[in-house]
Amino acid sequence: MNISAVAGAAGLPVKTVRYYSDIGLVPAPARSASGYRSYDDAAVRKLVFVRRAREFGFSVEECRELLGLYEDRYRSSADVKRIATRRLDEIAEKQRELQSLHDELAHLVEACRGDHRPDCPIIDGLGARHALASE
Amino acid sequence: MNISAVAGAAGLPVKTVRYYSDIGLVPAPARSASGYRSYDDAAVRKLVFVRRAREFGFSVEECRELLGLYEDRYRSSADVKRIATRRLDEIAEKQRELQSLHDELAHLVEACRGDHRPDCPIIDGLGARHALASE
DNA sequence: CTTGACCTTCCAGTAACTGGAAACACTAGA
DNA sequence: TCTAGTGTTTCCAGTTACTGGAAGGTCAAG
Repeated sequence: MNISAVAGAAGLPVKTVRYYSDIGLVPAPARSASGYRSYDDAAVRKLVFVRRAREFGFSVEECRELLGLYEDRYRSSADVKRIATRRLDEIAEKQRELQSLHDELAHLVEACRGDHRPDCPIIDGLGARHALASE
Repeated sequence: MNISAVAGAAGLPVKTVRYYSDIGLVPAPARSASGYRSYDDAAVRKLVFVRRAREFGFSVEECRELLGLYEDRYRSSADVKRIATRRLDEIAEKQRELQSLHDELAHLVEACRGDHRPDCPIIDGLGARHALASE
């Protein structure tokens, strides 16, 4: 399979597939006589795996780690669970942050009349918390 | 005020203050005879404003826009509200994404025994969804 | 043989900083 | 006054995970 075929099969842009090979996230593919990259089905499976893991927010380095576990027939499921749980905690933390952000900003937006006049609680609220009170 | 004083007052790293001046997000400060940057209170207020806006997730370019509105005594509050509401929508969207991510990953983690055996629904779930079966 | 799609490498740019090197400036103490 | 130590300057490079584009080689169809 040429690179565009494998990219299509894996649901990734051609550039990204090339990039993943370049950084050694997936093994360097064989080359045709004229230098074209030649991928096999195993490469497609790994690329799909990586795409999915990336969609889940795992970093490329975590993907590398997961891919190692994916390849290892003898790894324990505990190893995988540890990484996934860590990621789950990060997601939960991010959710909490977003929530307080949302609440605070929504509060400011609601307080703003949104008319032609210059008074604006949003601007005031962004600046005032620490040093702006006196302008 | 030298750069470290203003950075301390604004709650930003020195490097970041220099960076914000370099990209023209805040005006280029006056220089001492020996070339040291010399900031005033107005600069501190603007830097605090930017820091807060960044904490709210506004991009640097949005900060530039907000700072323009912040500086403009005659802008309407509607202008500000428009930007803030857009950001609020983005936050809400990000929250929805994170939620489905969380649910899906939590489901996989719960299904995993996390023991010494190699069977792992997380690994299987990451690889299987799209292309391994029939896509 | 030519056209057009596909492939190659390499360089640069994105966002928003951050780290580090080399050199100059300032301040306090001996 | 010299010196040590810290602060500041500029500039370059690296970060993350790609993405866009240029210049040029390859392949299949007509």
